[in-house]
Amino acid sequence: MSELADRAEVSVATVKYYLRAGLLAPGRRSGPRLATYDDAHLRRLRVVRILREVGGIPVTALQQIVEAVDDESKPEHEVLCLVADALTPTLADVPPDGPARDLVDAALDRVGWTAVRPDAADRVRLAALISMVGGDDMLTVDRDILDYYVRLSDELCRTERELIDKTKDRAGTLEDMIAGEVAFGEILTLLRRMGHEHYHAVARLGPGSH
Amino acid sequence: MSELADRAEVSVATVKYYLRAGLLAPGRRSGPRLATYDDAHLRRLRVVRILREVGGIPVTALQQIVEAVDDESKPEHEVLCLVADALTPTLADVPPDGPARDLVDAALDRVGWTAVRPDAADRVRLAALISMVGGDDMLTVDRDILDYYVRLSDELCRTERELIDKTKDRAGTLEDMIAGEVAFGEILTLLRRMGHEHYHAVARLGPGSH
DNA sequence: GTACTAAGATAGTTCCACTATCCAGCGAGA
DNA sequence: TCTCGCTGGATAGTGGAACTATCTTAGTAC
Repeated sequence: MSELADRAEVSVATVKYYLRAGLLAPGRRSGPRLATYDDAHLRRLRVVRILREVGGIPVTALQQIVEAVDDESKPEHEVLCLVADALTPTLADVPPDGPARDLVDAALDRVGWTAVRPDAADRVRLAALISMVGGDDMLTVDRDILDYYVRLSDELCRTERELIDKTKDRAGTLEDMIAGEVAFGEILTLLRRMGHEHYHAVARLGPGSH
Repeated sequence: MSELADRAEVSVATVKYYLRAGLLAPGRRSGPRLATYDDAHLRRLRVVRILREVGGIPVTALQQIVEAVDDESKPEHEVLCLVADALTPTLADVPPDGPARDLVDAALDRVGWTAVRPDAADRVRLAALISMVGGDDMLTVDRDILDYYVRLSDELCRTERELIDKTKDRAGTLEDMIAGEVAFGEILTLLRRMGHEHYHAVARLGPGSH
């Protein structure tokens, strides 16, 4: 176990905690007081670490996720829907409809994302978020702006689908997709922020010095 | 104060807590036991709420942010750099160099983002993140993939710069930019996740039914 | 045979973001 | 005038989350 912890760069106590929480399957017993852990355990532990430390996903959400991934009887797509919902924190006081919700639904219609569940946590949260920021003289999220982000996301998702390594087993592929969802999402966030830093700097210094 | 709390949809106790934490300036005294709050207070409170509930930004980071925003002597760009660093959580055990860091630096060079500070928290975190996910048979983040995300971010940032409402005062503009950083970042995350849900669904059902 | 370590169980710790209680005082309605 | 409720301010308490420390028992390696 200490070797597993070392290789994933987490403490042994944390591994024990994850075992207890069901995030990690128990090791194969190689004696009454000894267990061995294989590559699948290590990979799982690394994925859990990425989701926790990079994505800040709470342990309770990870429990839902591993439960779905480890349930071999669940179709892959159903697992991914459960995962998407678990990754999305719910925003307090969610009105199920309203103008923001209509705005979201219409935008998804226009881009042709017909397969997104009406009750997907992402969809609900997006509507709640838009109605939250849209007050009075705050930020505006109108049809055109939303369309721009939707189109950009569409292009991004089409490209990302090509990057999935399909040579692995079910759990491996699912874990890659989940870790990729979180990790590449964070990469995009960081790059976007750096882009803002850059363009604000060159605007201040004057376009001439660019 | 209760009117302020109602209009921003937070509890009076929370407003008191934010006042104590320095996230909100005290109201103008209209009597020995009475204070009034204006639109700037309301706007600030709404921004704080968005950063907390949507962005999950910790209160300590918000303290750094409002301190910078309220310091009129600080140049706008310096404020935004401080904000960017405050928005970015530090990843434990950060090696200042290594192959991942070189990968990041080279990618930013290629896109021409020369004005991003070498010690920007985003830059450091991105390198740490890449070295974290890149282990063994995990996700690969190579030059080409990174370039793709950088180019997409570049396009996104160029567009987003057009959307800023410059008719407000300093604090208003800064707050818009900060709230926008967080809110539109989250919008992008949600849309991307929905895009994945959609494309995975149509791939399973077969392209014929699309 | 002795020192070290493993696995497991249980309880404790730390941090965070609020939240509840208390206090003293003013202002408005009966 | 007299309460009643509400104000702002201070202080202490709460609940949840994610570990972390301790203890126990028992193999294992030299």
